[in-house]
Parts: sequence; structure tokens; C-alpha cells
Amino acid sequence: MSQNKRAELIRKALVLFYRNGFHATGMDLVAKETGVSKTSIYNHFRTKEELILAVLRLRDENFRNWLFRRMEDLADTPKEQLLLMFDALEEWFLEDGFKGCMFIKASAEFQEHDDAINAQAYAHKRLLVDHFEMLASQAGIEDPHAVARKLLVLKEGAIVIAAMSHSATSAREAKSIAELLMAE
Amino acid sequence: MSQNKRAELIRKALVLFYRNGFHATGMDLVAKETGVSKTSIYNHFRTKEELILAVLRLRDENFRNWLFRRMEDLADTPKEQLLLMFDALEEWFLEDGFKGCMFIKASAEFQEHDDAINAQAYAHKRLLVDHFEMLASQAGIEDPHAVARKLLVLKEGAIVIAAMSHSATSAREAKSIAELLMAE
DNA sequence: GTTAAAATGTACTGATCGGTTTATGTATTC
DNA sequence: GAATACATAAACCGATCAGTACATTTTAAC
Repeated sequence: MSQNKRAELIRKALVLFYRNGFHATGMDLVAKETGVSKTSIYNHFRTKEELILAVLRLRDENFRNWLFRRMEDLADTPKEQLLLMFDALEEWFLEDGFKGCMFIKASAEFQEHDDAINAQAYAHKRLLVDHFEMLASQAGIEDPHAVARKLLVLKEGAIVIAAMSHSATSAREAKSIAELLMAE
Repeated sequence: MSQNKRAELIRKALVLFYRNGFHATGMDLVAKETGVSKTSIYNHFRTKEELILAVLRLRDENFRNWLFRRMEDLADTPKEQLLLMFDALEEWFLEDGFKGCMFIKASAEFQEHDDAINAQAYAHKRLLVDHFEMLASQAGIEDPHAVARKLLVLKEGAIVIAAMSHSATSAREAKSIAELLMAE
């Protein structure tokens, strides 16, 4: 399987898992919808879990790229970037097909303590914190790590409420709290 | 089936669904673990979804009772109650068997727009907001509804991070933000 | 003690689960 | 054109899915 084909398989599987959930999406459906035979899929991924992990790797890359770039586009200073992250999130919430955070959902479905999927989901969140911390540091904020962790709490809360309520207002609420947080 | 037996069935099913997830918990396992025959279960619940909805109703009642009572025990004033909610949450995060919020997980697994399970999950969150709003109002806070919604964002964010990280520190982070929020 | 309701275990339905086997087809490479 | 590598469709594996049928046993009311 070429790199392109493999990437396309993962990309299409991502859409399926994101839309329907992990347990609820069978490998037969994945084969059917991606156009890649099940035999071939299992030739490149030993288990469904391995495919899911590959999907989460792609999602991590895509999402961080999108978010960080959108933050840069929206703001001029690091501090503004952190604030306007919530504007970017609001845009996301308003997108057709928004169904919450894929990592939260993955963690919700695979919650055993030592589960690789859960671990990878949390790794994504830590990468976000790292970036927030770097920006907070650049902004001259006193305790960058603490602020970064708090911004993560705000972001995750906003996403969960947006997904459950089918509304984007939680983005504004979180942003308003973040303003308070950054004004200290 | 007596009311007691029915309540016990729901109670035990709650434990299973909370621990293993909804899709991952089959009705055969529910029958086996609750000691109630599948025939009998389906005599009282038309579908698995109906059982899940009953479980969520119980969880809603239990969780709100526990949280609101714990908040009252910890604090003397409405404002303090809202703040010390995060201490109560921290206690919850540290409990053995803590696996995140059942409603977030339900919403993550049943995310179709018109899904009854998703709707019931969000209804639980709205009941929480109502209570927060009442307390905020009693505390003489300027915009009680806005503050209540923001506290919900903080609470959900803290829960999600606690579940993913297997750590309770997000409770303190959220509390520290809440202090800022309530000090305005 | 009889009757009727409600519970049970067991077996079954057709579908789907994750994953494998097999036999066939189709490129590329030499 | 033979060989190699990789793809395919389709059938298959045993297990499990949600839900049902059925014949039997328990429970409770009279």
C-alpha cells in the first residue's frame, strides 16, 4: 500500500470514528467506506486498536496545526493568541459536523488505566498545554505552566458543553473567564 | 418485579455501564451481573436504551444529591458553597473507581442530534446550572446565570482532565479560577 | 390449595463483532 | 514471460450483539 493510500485510509477512518464512535464503527464498515479491503487493512494494522491509534495521531497533528495556525492568524501577540483561541474554538463549534473532541470521546470509550488509546488522548492534551505554556511564557506571564493548565481546563469544559448543548456559547463564556485569568 | 428489585437492577446496571461503557456492556452481562434474567429485564425495559435512560435518571438524582449535600456540608454561605464545590469534586476524583462523568461519556457514545440519551445528559447539566444560579443569586452575584454557566464550564473541564490524567489536580486549578470569577 | 401472575433458564433469532483464510487478480520487476 | 509482491472479494471463524420464544418454576392472592 502506498503512503498515499495508507494516509487516505486513515483519513477516511477518522471521519467514520469521529462521526459514529469507536465501538459503534465496525471494521466491515471501515473497509466498505474507505474502499480498502479488510484483508488489506489488516495487512497494515494488526488490530483495530492500532488503526485507532493511527487515526488519533493524525487527528492530533491536524487539530494542533489547525488551532495553532488559527490562533496566529487571529492575533498579533502571544497573550492575544491565548485569548483568541476561544474564538477559534467557537468557529469550530459552529462547523457542520462538529461532534466534540475526538480525544475526549476516545478516552470516554477506552478508560482503562493502562489503555494505549487513553494514554494517547492525554498526550494530545499535554502537547496543547506545552504550546499554551510557551505562549504564556513569551507573554511574560508569571506562572506560565499554571496558566496553561487552567486554559486547558477552560478549553475542555467549553468543548464538552458545546457538544452536549449543540451550541457555541460556551466558547464565549470560557473566553470571558480567560480574560479574567490573563488580566491578573 | 418489586420496586426494590427494579431499583437494584438499575443500580447494578449503573455500575456496569459506568465502569465498562455503554456500547461495550452487553445485555447478557447485565443479566449475569445483576442476577436478573434477560427475559425479566426486557419485560420491564423495552430496549437497552430505555434501561440506559433509567440508569441516567438514577445517576442524575444520586449525583446531584451527593454534590449539593457535600457543598452544604463544606460551606456556610452560598458563595462558599460554589467555591467549595471544587473541593467536593476533588474528593470524587480521588475516589477508587472514579472514571469521569457518566453524562459526558453517555453523550460521547450517543451523539446524534436527536438522541434521547444525549438530551438527558444535557438535561442533567442544566439542572446543575439551575442550582448554581440559585446559589449565585442568593450570594448577591450580579449576573447569576452567566456565573452559573461559567462554573459549569470549569466543572466539566476539571472532570474531563481528571479522568484523562488519572489525577485530581484539575480540581484545584478550576477552583483557583472560580475564586477569581467570584471575586469580581 | 388453587389460580394466576411473574419470574426463571435455556435456547434461539438474524445480525454484527474483530480477525483470518483462501483463492484469484493485477501490477511491477527482471 | 516468469516471478514476485501486493491487492482484491468472499467466505469463514467463534464470539457476541440486542432482542424473543418457550417451557418451567417461583411467588403471591384468594
